[in-house]
Amino acid sequence: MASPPMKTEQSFEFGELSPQDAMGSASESSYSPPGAVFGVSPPESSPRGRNNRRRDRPSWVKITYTPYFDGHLWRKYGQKKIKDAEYPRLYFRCSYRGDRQCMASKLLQQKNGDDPPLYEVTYTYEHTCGAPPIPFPDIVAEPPPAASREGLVLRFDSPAGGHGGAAQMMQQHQGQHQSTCRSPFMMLSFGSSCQTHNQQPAFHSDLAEPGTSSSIPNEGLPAPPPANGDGDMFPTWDSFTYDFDSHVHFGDHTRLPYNSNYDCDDF
DNA sequence: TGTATTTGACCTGT
DNA sequence: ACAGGTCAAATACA
Repeated sequence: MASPPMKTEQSFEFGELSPQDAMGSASESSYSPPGAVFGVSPPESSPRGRNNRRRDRPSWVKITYTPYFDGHLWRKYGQKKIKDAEYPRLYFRCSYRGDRQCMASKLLQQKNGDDPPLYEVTYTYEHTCGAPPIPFPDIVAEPPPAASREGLVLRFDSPAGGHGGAAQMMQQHQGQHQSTCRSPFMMLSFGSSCQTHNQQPAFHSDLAEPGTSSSIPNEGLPAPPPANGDGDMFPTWDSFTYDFDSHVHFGDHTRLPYNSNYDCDDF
């Protein structure tokens, strides 16, 4: 296909992005870590100016088995084979980019061929579209309490969390410490024995009282994502890597690594 | 017919 | 110069 002369302006028109926008509004995002934009100043020059160099864009990395379900609507706009990468890289941008000037984008890089495959998702820019996140619980595999015989605990956390959401918490604790006290509204425990084929998972539903996590009713848990050929069925482990100097690793969404000090002062 | 995805070309940054 | 990121026409799909 003969491409017409390329447009003269690629669309990084975030010159008016305020620090607040860049930091993300806690009410607008359920997953985006505000801390991801530490040290990023609002661009002041033209979209093509040096302040908009790719390396200066706020970005953070998430390792996940479910890269397609993060609560926002994305439109794929590109795919590219990356040198020395076994799998192509997929490029997405916020579906509201056009009508709401939301600059959020993400790129997907499959890391391995496991079942399910593990993905590295690099998010760039906070959502400024204001679109309410699609309710979807954080499903996190946790090591069991030391005293427990359970082999694995899956936490189905409410995105709203009853604390005002993950982003808000991140903002509250940014630069200090993270609260890890979001209460899961459902947990699955799996035994550690090998007799899994006969074993029913134990349901521990501590569904929140009305008005807290009620956006996701008990039986209203989102159906498992369709088997889309990517083996993208269940998330089992997440982590964020913040692109801030020496890549600080946080736990999934708002959670600290397991060996972190827990702090419940949000209650 | 409208919208989303695919894909090759072009642009940008290193 | 090269690799990665983005655009937009072509194509697929609902």
